[in-house]
Amino acid sequence: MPELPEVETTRRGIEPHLRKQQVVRVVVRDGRLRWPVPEDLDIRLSGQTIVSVERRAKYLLLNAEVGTLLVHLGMSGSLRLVEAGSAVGKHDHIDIELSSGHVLRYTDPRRFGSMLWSQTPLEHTLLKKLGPEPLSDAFDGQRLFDLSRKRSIAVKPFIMDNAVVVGVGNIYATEALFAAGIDPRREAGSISKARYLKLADEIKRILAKAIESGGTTLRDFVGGDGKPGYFKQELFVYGREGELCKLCGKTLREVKLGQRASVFCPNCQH
DNA sequence: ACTGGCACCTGGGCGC
DNA sequence: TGCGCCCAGGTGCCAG
Repeated sequence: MPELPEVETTRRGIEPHLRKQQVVRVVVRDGRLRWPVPEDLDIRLSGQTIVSVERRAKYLLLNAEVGTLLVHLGMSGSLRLVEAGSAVGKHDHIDIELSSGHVLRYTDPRRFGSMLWSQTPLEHTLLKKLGPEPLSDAFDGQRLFDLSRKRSIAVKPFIMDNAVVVGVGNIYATEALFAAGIDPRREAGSISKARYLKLADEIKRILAKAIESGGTTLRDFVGGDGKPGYFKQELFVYGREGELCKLCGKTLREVKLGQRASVFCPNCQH
């Protein structure tokens, strides 16, 4: 589920419910995530007040008074607030019980996500080498151009590389390349600066729009008010292999790049 | 230093 | 209905 817009939507949804709340208890029903959930998580976090909830790339940072809970949702994870005593589902692995009586519940069928504890989260091995945030000024077409010189990798996996820019997952990489008119198979090093300027603008525009719309697929992460999300109808190419291009009417094609499905229009993208 | 490939894990959808 | 196969929004790690 989660690409950057979904993670940011989650952050915005849970933050008001967590800020200034004290953690009463942490219940780990299944700690077998990508990395084992720390055994002492309950001891570390209980009694502490959550100061803020930030995001770095696709990590959520739940900042407590002393230390930070790092949460990654992987491919299938979600965080939502439920009432204390809510029925526990098969994949509801972790509960963070709050003084408000609400529970922040972590659900993750595939268990590709992670939950880690750090005193210095931005220095953590997993976060330290990350590239700039896509919506910040530190990311632009000049950076894409500079980093891509002499690179033979296809442009699509290049822009999905977290060292280049974070938060560009398969859906938005696919859509941004379509919007910029660039064939995803092109060698990163063979693309002009002008086209990278356009591509960076499209990445920013599409991510911002998706965040504005509440992500592509997330719904009712807080309470029961189902959010429509970034409607599937807004997608031009992702998931539309064999269908017709919305711009030119030609049939969309799919190739594998970096083991990921990559749909593109052979007529609009070069 | 790069690149491509594999791995982690469960569930849903498809064809037979 | 059931079974086997393929696919899935992420990303760290490995060998070449």
